[in-house]
Amino acid sequence: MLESHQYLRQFSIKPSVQRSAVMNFLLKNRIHPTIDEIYLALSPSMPTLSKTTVYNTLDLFVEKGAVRALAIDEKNARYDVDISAHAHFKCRSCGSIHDIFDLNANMYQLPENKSFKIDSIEISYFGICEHCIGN
Amino acid sequence: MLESHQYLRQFSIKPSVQRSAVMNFLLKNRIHPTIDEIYLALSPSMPTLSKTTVYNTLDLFVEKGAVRALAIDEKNARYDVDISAHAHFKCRSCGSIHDIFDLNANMYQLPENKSFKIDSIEISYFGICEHCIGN
DNA sequence: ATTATCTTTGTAATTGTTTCAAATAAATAA
DNA sequence: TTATTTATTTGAAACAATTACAAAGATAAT
Repeated sequence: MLESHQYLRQFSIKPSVQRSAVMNFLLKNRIHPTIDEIYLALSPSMPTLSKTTVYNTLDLFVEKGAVRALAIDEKNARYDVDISAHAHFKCRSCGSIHDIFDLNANMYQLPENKSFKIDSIEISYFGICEHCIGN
Repeated sequence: MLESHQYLRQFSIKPSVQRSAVMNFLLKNRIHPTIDEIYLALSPSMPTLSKTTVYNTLDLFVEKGAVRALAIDEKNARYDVDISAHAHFKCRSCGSIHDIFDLNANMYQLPENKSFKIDSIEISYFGICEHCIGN
């Protein structure tokens, strides 16, 4: 929990109890969680926590560059504390999202383009995960 | 409209009036439209058209492989009749989505992976478009 | 012509997200 | 410290996208 405190400061985010709890969850659970997953996980130990706070908190984290919002899931926003350049895999069957590999300089290189000022890239793979193949 | 008819058959989709109209719109308007955009565009000339039908129709098109659903926009599902391997760009400011370039064999190659059975890839770039820079 | 099947429609329910104003907590000034 | 300002959290309500579902309509098969 103290770690999250420190971690937040690195991104100039004032650490409140709620923010530290959310960041702590993200750091310890690398599952690209939805807002709901975060809320449900923290709610038992923080009964007064509001879902709006979780929304606010993640908006702030994204704005400060501490967390990356993923578009890979059409249903819910997904959040990733790992801000390094890497691709994701989403299972069509169970919906789980996994880190799949680091992007090499080739892929990660943002192309020059006269019509668009490009500032980021998201690479997503889709298919069926090991666990779901076994069923 | 006859073209759409033919086009649908290529994907073994039985062409109804509604399906042909939707496909025709997609073929003539390469804007990666949302359900709502399609509905609003067709509604004037097809007053009885229901939004549920547009949802059903696009689900069917995707299932039959005639259309690709894009995850690039967190708010709404986006649909693309161009099923060739190409990347997209989304403007953070106006939300418009554009084809940006064809994927070369390098990028499009689906990697072998022991944990996941990968069947598709989506590459998305984000930034600001020409038009929005000018404002 | 009758029956069965497929497709469309409209309404209602559900889900994810946003808005907003009041309540609480933290920071600053007197 | 106490008072005052500022930031954060909260819960309720509004909103938007999507899904569920049953009835109506169209198409195909007998």
